[in-house]
Amino acid sequence: MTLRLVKAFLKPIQQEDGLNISGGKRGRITIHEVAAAAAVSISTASKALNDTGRMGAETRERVKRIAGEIGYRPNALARGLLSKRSFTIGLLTNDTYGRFTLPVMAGISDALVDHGVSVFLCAIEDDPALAQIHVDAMLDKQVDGIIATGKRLDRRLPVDLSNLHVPVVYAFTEGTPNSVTFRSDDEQGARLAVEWLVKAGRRRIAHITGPEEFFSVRERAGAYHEVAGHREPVLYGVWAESWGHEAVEQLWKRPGEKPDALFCGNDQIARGASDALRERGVKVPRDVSVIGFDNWEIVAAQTRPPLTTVDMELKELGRQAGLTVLALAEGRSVEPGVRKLPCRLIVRQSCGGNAPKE
Amino acid sequence: MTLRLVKAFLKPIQQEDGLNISGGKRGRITIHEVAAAAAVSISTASKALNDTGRMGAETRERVKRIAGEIGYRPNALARGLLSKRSFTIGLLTNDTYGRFTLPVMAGISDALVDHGVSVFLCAIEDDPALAQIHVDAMLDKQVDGIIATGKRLDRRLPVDLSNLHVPVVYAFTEGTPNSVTFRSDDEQGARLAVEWLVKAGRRRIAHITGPEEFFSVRERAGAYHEVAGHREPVLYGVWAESWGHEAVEQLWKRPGEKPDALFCGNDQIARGASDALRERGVKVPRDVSVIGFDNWEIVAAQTRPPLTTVDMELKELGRQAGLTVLALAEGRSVEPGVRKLPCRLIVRQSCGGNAPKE
DNA sequence: ATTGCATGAGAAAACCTTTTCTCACTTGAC
DNA sequence: GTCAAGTGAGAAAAGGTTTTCTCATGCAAT
Repeated sequence: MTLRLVKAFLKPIQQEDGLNISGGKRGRITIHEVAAAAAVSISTASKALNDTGRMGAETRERVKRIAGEIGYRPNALARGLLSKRSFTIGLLTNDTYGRFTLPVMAGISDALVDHGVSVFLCAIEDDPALAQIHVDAMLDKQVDGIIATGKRLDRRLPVDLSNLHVPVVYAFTEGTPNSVTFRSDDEQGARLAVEWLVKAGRRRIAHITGPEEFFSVRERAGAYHEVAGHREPVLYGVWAESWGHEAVEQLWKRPGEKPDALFCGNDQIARGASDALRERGVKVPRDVSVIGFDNWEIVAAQTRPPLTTVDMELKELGRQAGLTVLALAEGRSVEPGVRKLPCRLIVRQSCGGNAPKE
Repeated sequence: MTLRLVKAFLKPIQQEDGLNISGGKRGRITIHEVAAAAAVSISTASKALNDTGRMGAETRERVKRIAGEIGYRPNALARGLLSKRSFTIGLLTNDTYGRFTLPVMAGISDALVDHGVSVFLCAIEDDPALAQIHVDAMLDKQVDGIIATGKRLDRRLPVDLSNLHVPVVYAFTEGTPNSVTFRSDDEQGARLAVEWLVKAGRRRIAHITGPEEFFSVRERAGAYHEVAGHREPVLYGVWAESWGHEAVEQLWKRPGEKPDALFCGNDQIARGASDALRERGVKVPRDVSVIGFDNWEIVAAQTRPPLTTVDMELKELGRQAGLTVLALAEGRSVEPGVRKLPCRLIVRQSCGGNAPKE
């Protein structure tokens, strides 16, 4: 009794006590206001606005006009409650830097904004508990679907998404057996790079790359071997500039002929390698061509000379993942399986002349 | 008539025609199921789960236990419809790279996940129409508030957020007159850097920075002058490595004594400068100390030697922005105005000995 | 004049929760 | 034995929308 009084007493105080600049939600216009203003029932108003039901053309137009005039916008919560579609999806990622996530996110958003879909971004940093909290929060909010993305093709997110009652699509991360997964075609990308070097007349192409336990490293190395043969060993290391630097030292300290091209596992390695070559007085691209992987602008474009590199088209990947999860949410069926998206070669100056695009 | 028939006929077909792997939403457990399973009314079930109302302790426990067992999770849409709180906020940004947005986002998410709040991320690339679409979509979804963030303190987002009926907080972008804005204290950050150099015994400190029309550039330059005096001119340029490189050329080509320290406007410039120094045979930090700004790991940590730099604590900034928008959404009042958050100096190896933290 | 049937529009249910109100029952005090 | 107060629990309304069902009207055909 006393408690209730206090509570009731407190509320107006709270709202009074400061210049509340929130604006509050009072006065949001509902379909009731539209109906009243147009002198029709809410059913008629709803039908008019949604172009459903039967009614005179004049009535429909009038309702629409009035709704526009008073600035009516339907409440998506109420709508979603009924339709069981929230026009909301969740993007789950463990890529803290955003190196991979941001382009994917941009693609998803780009593809779905026209459909009125908004995206929850949840960054979980390999923390299973945090991931579960985010997933639960998204499910509570009735997301229409979830896209899981990561920074590595051969790793799972630290949370099980396999038995959710909403569709899940995987992008640039390993999915569960019967899921839809989008990934870049690293083999094709590597082939693109090495063939480019071969076509430019390079014969002693070395491959400096990341840790061998990465699936994409092995895939790229495989394609490299197929195209370039086995004349040069693959140098496995870490994903850092310093490794690119060091690898060049190793290669140039070896007796015998030096490589005339370097295909690097990512742009950072390529940048380190380019720096090392410059310090040795080896000219890029005159003496040695360099190709990177990732097209990470901030690295690739700032390298001297700017780096020719393989772009994984992550934005397109995001776009397709977005459309797919939407299709599933709408009940359309989608063939499960892994979809490889082609990479594209971005030609800058580290390989010499802008050789003709075939 | 025919139309309706076709429609009704089509639906089952669509659901049939492929292995629908979406899982669908059928069978989502509601409070009705809980009430039925516990043999109580839904009112009692609701009160039991929310620890409100009056009932026997045994009943309350039983309902809770059963709810847990059958995996009940309340529908946030229904809840939000009633409470007028969606536990959702929107983050609007025009920072495509994510250089600034991602840390801010991480901070927001970090601060709000405990409160059950999820975040819509909307990347608008200085496109007013796109921005409006995203804002409308968020408002339709009844976000509890919006945080606007950008890549520059003295620029507005290309959309007017001043008369929304939800609270708006600005972070790292210019806000409207009576709003709450969070920004880094660039003056203090610059002071931190220059004082550090002075304390290390440097006397000829040059400042290589970005375009003078940036507010933060002027602010940092002001602090630089206050601490270092006017012995050296400020070199304004662009935010690129190449400019750092070129600026060093300019400085070292000048007759007379060379600087013994460089305070750079961002890490990219600092990196370019460091490279130029190394190429000239000038040793960092022995001959010249270098300090950057931003603490962009990918740049700062990969510079040789790793860069001492000023961190704007964007994650903390995001955290505070998140808590603030939440407070406003809850009707608590917040003093409008600009809040400057202190920067922090990240000491790496480009300034010599890890001088004692005072 | 009655039937049949379009037509236009409203009433009501449904979606899932929360909250307020009401009711039946028990208990203790007079 | 009556009354007041307290206790446990359910009924119902509310939130904003969509959809189905129903109803009244008018008109043409019988």
